[in-house]
Amino acid sequence: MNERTSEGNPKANAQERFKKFLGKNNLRVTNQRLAIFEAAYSVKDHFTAEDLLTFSRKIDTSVSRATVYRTLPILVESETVREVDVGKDYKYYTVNLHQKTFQAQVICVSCDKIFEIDAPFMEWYGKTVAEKLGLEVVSQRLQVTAKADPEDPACICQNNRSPQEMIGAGSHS
Amino acid sequence: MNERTSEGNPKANAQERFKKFLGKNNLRVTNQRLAIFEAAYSVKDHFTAEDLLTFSRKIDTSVSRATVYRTLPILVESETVREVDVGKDYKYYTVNLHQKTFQAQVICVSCDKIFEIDAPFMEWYGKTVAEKLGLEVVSQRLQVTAKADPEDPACICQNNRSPQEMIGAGSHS
DNA sequence: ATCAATGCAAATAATTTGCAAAAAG
DNA sequence: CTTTTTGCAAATTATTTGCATTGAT
Repeated sequence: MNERTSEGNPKANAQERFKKFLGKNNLRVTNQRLAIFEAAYSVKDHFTAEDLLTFSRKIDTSVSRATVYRTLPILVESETVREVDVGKDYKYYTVNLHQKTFQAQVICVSCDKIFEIDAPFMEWYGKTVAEKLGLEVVSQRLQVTAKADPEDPACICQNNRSPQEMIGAGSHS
Repeated sequence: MNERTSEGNPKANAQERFKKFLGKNNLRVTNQRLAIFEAAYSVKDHFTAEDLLTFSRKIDTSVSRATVYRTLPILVESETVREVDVGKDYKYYTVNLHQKTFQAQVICVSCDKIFEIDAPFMEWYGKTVAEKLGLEVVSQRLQVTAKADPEDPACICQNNRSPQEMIGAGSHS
């Protein structure tokens, strides 16, 4: 699966999607937009608009807060970044690696991290409910706010394991 | 349906819970707080802080916006009102009739209404996921954003049926 | 050249807060 | 009387916007 083209390279792939989106919508490829894209893809985790501003400026000092805010919707619409609203008064974002499976968020109030987990069943569930109401799903989110048991050293806040690994993805009965 | 005790009377029941909570926390029973409680329970549906201000003022003209905002957390903590954050830049609230079952929200972007539906399975699902991560659930939400098929007159936006009725609650195989 | 995109600073809008006056216990 | 609560107006904070200038095509 390793090709010399962007196939199999999530970031290059996303960048292509981003540029294609810009072209298709008569939006211009500017240094700032590229820097912001680059910055987003340099973050491993979830980030805020303010984070993105900081990281973007390390790549291109001219990037302004306004441009970050104006670029974020473009990143979201081009499906290179996903918006993750956990109910705080600011939004989180994370790169979109184009998984097929529906993602749920587990927000740990103890360590303040957000874990993304595959929840394909949820997608089916939401769709079923919507259909019964005669509606069509636009988007859905399952959000679990949780806290660490301070006595439990095996919790995901302490160990450095991936959520997928701990949950045993794919092994739904 | 008119009982003289609070048994079976959700509103009286909630008011008792509210007052008990105030007492327990050395908070005073003021006219404004009672008016705000009363206003919340006069709304059938979801309401915003601003809505609540408007309704409260019909009961007690002296209620101020600040007091509404200061009272809302008390209503939430006393479990007489539930906070429903659908990702807009303001929050919704709804009276808490103390259902045992976990509630999911279906937000219709076409008619701009929020439907609450029983989703007991979801509660189990979230708990299971959290446990596998070594965490303890604090709260969870399943949110389905949906739109009406404009051709479909049978959708819940058009007919006046209850979500529960349309979904056929309880009939999970 | 043309028109979109930028940075800046000011505007928004929901919610929060400081403070002196009013009310509850 | 003592302490909490109130209304008011000003503060806060994430995000948005107007505008003159810069930059992509």
